[in-house]
Amino acid sequence: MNQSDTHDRLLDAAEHLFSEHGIAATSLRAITSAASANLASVHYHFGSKEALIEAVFARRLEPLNRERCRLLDAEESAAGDAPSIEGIVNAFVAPAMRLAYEPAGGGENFMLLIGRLYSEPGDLGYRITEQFAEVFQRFTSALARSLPHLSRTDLLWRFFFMVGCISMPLMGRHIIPRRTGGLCDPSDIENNIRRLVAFLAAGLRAAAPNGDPT
Amino acid sequence: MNQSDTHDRLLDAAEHLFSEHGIAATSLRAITSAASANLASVHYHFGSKEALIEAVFARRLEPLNRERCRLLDAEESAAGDAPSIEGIVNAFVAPAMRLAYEPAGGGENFMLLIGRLYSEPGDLGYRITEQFAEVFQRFTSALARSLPHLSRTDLLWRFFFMVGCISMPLMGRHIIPRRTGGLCDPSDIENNIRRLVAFLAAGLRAAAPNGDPT
DNA sequence: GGTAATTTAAAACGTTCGTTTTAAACATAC
DNA sequence: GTATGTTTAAAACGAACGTTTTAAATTACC
Repeated sequence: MNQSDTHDRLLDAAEHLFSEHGIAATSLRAITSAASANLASVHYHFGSKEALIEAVFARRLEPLNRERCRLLDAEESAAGDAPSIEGIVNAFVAPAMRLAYEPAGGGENFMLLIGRLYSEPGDLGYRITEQFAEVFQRFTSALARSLPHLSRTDLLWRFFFMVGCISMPLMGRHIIPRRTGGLCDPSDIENNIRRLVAFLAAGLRAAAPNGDPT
Repeated sequence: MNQSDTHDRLLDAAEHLFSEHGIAATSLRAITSAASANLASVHYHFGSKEALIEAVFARRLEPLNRERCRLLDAEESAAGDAPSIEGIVNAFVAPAMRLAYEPAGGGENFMLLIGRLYSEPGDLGYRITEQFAEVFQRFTSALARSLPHLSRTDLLWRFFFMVGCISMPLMGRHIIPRRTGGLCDPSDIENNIRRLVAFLAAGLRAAAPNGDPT
């Protein structure tokens, strides 16, 4: 009847501990202890550790990708089906950056966690990234329409480069300020979005490399 | 007296299993079993699992960063202290890409592993990435000389963006071909180097974002 | 051949893990 | 107030973990 206080506290604690120590290295005992809950509550609410992990991701991924599509919709309808590269890139980049650092977002640890997905054992990583398929489809299509000089292969690679770029301000939360003496501040969200958009738009617009022509 | 056949086989097996299943999820028993060695041999040769992990990274990181600096040296002396952006980017990107996919390099699994570093518990990640400090210093300096229109903060961010870009063809070994129906082939090294250089050089050269001026 | 370094074998150490079970306590809704 | 869903408590399960020890066997070097 309660809408499960413990349920959410378990998700929060798991998200935090996963991002801090990695998924495989975080025990259920550490999670339930941090959540001030009983060890058995994990199996009561989720059934297993794996189900808890998937729930941690599902809670944030769906709103994030919905916001990305919403911004892309706005960009496309405002520009009459020919949105600017900057608009597309912003629609992709901004929601992730804001989720990671917006104080009220609650996702401070989540985007760190996304990067760790690729490092976890089993098919778990791939299974979860499947929620990404629709966003992948929509944004690569939008970019293809605005970058007709690129072969499909070149365009897809540049999309992946964009994904890689975003991971730095997201995952470098601890390491980047330390390595730059504080010059680079990953929590300076809006400026970093501008930096990403400027960098990525220029890279996307570059002439096709002289590799294999289409 | 033997130059330790087992020693190297342990490193190979650890590198392979770490990149496949993650570091924390790989047990010493799995490593010694894959290396056809005894469980106690890890402690004989390395002393502990952590020491083995550090040895796995040290074996590949030093030659990789040496090669990067060598290429940057060549680029700088050939261009008379004013190397092209493309030359600098290539010196940074190419050795990592070649190490990851050159058949004789032996590092097929290693670059995957680098990305996982950030996901492992404890200070291990940060401790190992300190071997990166000299490369960081040399390449940011070279870029700063060739991109005087950028503030130090903007330049450092773009360097990090570059690091993030490289991670995609390196870490996406399994996921990228699957998501693109084989269109994008991470093992197509030299073409991907050209793709990265074209994309990154354009991004690096972009006008400074209108955030906080220097 | 003798010496030292390497490798194997097997067993055990204490610890932690995910999971399960059983029981009682608590809250909320009808 | 009874039923339903939630949470706690405590204990135990078998399994796997990193590590250590001891002893024997093997290999290479001088």
